[in-house]
Amino acid sequence: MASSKAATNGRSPGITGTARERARAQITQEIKDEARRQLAAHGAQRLSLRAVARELGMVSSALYRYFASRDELLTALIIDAYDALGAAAEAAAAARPPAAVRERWRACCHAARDWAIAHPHEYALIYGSPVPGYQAPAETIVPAGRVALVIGGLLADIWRGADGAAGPAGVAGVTGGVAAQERLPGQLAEQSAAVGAMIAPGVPAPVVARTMIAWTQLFGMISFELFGQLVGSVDPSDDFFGYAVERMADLVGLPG
Amino acid sequence: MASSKAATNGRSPGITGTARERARAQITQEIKDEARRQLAAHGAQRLSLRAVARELGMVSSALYRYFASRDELLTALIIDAYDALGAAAEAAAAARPPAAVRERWRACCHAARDWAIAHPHEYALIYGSPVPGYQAPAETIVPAGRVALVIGGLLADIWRGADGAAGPAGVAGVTGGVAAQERLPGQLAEQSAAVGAMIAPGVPAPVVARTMIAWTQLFGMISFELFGQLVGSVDPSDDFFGYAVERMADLVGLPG
DNA sequence: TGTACATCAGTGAACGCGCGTTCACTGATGTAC
DNA sequence: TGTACATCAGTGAACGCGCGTTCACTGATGTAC
Repeated sequence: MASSKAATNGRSPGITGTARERARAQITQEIKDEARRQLAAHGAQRLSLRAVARELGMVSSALYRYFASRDELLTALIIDAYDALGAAAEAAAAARPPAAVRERWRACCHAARDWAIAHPHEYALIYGSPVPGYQAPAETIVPAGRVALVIGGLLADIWRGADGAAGPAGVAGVTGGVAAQERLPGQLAEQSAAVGAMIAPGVPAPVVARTMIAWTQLFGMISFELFGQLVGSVDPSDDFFGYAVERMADLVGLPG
Repeated sequence: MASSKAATNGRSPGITGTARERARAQITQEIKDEARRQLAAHGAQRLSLRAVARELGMVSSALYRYFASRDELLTALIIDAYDALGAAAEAAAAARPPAAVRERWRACCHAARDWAIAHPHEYALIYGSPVPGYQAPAETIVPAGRVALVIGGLLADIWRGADGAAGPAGVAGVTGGVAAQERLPGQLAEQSAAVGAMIAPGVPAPVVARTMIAWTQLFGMISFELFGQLVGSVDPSDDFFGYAVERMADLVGLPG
C-alpha cells in the first residue's frame, strides 16, 4: 500500500522488502496474534486496542500506525478467520479422491466443525450475532464464500460431463435425479439457479436448493454446539453431528 | 401481553396487592421495556443500566431496587425472550387441528421465524453468540425448552396409541416407519432416547434424532437470515425457508 | 561517496466519554398496637 | 382511632475504571543527489 513507492525502485521486489517493510509486516502480524489471543480469552466485545498495545509493550497510540481504528483491526481478524476456516475446509476436501464426493462432503463438514471448536471466539466473530455498529466491508465477501465454494465444487463434480441427464455413477440418478425434477417454490427457483451459476455450474437448481439447506444445517449445528444450545440434549455431539452430515448428504443426493 | 405476567411476578398473593406492590411490578415492567427498547436500538453489549435509568428519568442507583445487577436484568430479558418466542410457537401450533401434524410443524416454524424477524436483538440475545462473562442461570432452562416441547408434542401425537407399530394414519408408516428401524451411531441412540423420553414420549429414537436435525436446521436458518449470512444468495429468504421446512418435515416423516 | 532531506514508528500526555456499583440520606407508604 | 415505628423507593454524590482517538514530539531508517 504505502510501500509501493519505495519498493518498486530497484530493490529486490517481492519476497523481502526493506528492513522497515519487514518489521512492519511482522508487527502487524504480532498485533493480530495478540488480538486473537484476547478474542479467545474475553470475546470480541472486550477486545480493546489499549489492551493489545499494553500486552505488546507498546503505547496505545502506536497501533494507529498499523490499523486506522478498532474496526479495521476487527475486519482484519474477520478476514483471517474466514480464510482459516476456508483453508481448513479446502484442505480436507482436497485430501480425498475427487470421485469420493460424499467423503469429501464429510471431510469438509468435520473440518469446519473442528476448526470452530478449536477457535470458538473466532467462529463467533464470523458466524455469531453481528457486532452492533460494525458494518462488514466488501473485502470480507470473498473469504466468506470459501466454504460454500468447496461444497459447490464437489457438487459440480458430480454433474460434470452429464448435460441433460442425471449425474454420473448412477448414484445421483437415484436421489439426485428425483431432486433435479423438483419444482421449487416462488423466488427460490431463480435464487438457486443464480447461486448454482456462481458456485456449482451445471448443477440443477433443486439440488442447489437442497445443498443450501445442508449448508445452513452445517453451520446451524456448529453454532448450536458452540453456543451451548445442545447442552442437556446431544452433548457431546460428535455422533449427532456425524449423523446429520449423512442425512444432509442423502438430502442432496450425494453418491455413497 | 407481558402485563398479565407482571402481576404474578411479584409475591402478591391475589391479583392486586398494596399500592407499593403494584407500583413495584409496574416499574419493574417499565425497566424491562426500556431495556428491550435499547436492546433493539443498540444491541446487548450497549445495554447499560445508566442509560435505562436516564431514559426513565430515574437516577441510575435507583435501578438497584429492582435488579441486583446488570446481569440480573439481562437474565430477565433472556427469560422473557424465550417465553415470548415459546408462546408464539405454542399459539401457532395450537391454532391448527391436532391431527394436522405437518401443518402444525409449519405453523410452529413460521411463528418462530416471524417472532425472530420482529425481535432480532432479542433473538440474538438467546440464539446468538453468548455474552462473554455472562453465565445463564438455571431459571432460563425451562423457558428455553418451550419451542422444543411444541415440536416434541406434535411428534408424540403421531405415535400416540401405536405401541410397537408405526404411527397412525398410515403416513408415518412410510417415511417414519423406515426411520424408526434405523440404527443410530454411537451415543446418539441413548441421547435420542433420553430426549425423546423428555419431550416426545413414545417416539422412536431415530425419529427423535431426525427431529433434532430439523430443530437445529430451523434455528440455523433463522440465524443465518438474521445475521446476514444469506445476503447475496437467498435473499429474501421466505421461499427458501418454506422449502426447507417441508424438506425437514419429510426427513422426520411427518404425514401430509 | 557523503550529506541533506523525507519518511515513518513509536512516545507520552491529554481529551472526553460512559460505565457498574456503593453509600448515607430523605421522605413517603405500610403496619402493629 | 391515632400514634410510633419499620419498610422501602428514590436521590445525589462519589469511587475507580477502561476505553478510542488525537496530537505534537523524538529519533531511527530510507532516499536523492
